[in-house]
Amino acid sequence: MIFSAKLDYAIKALIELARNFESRRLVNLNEICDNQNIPSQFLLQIMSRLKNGGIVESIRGVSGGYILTRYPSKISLKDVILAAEPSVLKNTKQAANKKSSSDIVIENICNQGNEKLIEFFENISLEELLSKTIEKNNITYSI
Amino acid sequence: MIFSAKLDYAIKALIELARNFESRRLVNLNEICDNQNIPSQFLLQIMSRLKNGGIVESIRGVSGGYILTRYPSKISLKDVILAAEPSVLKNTKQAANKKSSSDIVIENICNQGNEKLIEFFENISLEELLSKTIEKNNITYSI
DNA sequence: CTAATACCTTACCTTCCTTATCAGGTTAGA
DNA sequence: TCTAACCTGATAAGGAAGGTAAGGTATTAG
Repeated sequence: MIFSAKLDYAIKALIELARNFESRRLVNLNEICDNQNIPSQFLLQIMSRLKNGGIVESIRGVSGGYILTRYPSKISLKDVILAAEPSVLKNTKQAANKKSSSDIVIENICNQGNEKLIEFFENISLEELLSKTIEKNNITYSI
Repeated sequence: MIFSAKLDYAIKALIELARNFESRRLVNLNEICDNQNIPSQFLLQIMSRLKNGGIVESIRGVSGGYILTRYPSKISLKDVILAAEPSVLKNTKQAANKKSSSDIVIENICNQGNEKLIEFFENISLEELLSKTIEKNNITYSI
């Protein structure tokens, strides 16, 4: 299991927003892209999904930007995945219109696997991710 | 999470072999493909992986075929996945040669997610899958 | 020893998804 | 009214997944 670029970028962008949430500062797209090394036009599309998913709010115009809609502790990785790339956690397969018994068994396994992942991602918050990046930075710079 | 066709076919083929394991009967490719509706040339490649992974044994020549190398109860879904499509359970990403702190945090999350999946798949045996398909068949035919 | 059967291997093709990029549009502050 | 910044839809380019083809090797029947 590897996160797609889309999901990877979404998480990085949200870490940036989480970092600036305490001061309620709007962060604009280019700032995020510069800090996290993300192609801006691509992130734009991703931010649109995060907005539709109710995770970020966007303000247009000069001095506009993005901000989280709620505390980083209230945003789980599950929320992020469902907004940015719902297919990761869904079993959207409906191969034949006539499912065999093995089709059904396999489908059930997939669903159970998804449940495990959802459960796992549900318990990871943006706050936690942010605090871990800060730790990592400290370690890096304190050599 | 959806299993790829490769993995789907691998599991179906192994269910067929599990069904015939008690009688130690060799099952040939076309029989599997007919029963499970799988393109034969494609399954051939998959069987080759399963063979290299030590899950099946192949016998060439007239009246040849495939057979499991051990009891269906001793083959886990994790074994199957590692043989047929190892990438599913591995975090092979090594994007930049210079990883940022968020790269590392995300990588760790992926690894932990993989652990959860491995743990889950490790506890599902071919025997279990076979018994469930039989149950399903019974339900289907007993209407 | 020859023919038939069935597995083996590599290479190739085609289609679709992901990852972008582009262009034109809308909103809002100075 | 000009400019910064978000919005939206269309359009490439690349690679991976699913599937096909062709030639090869091993085993057994006769």
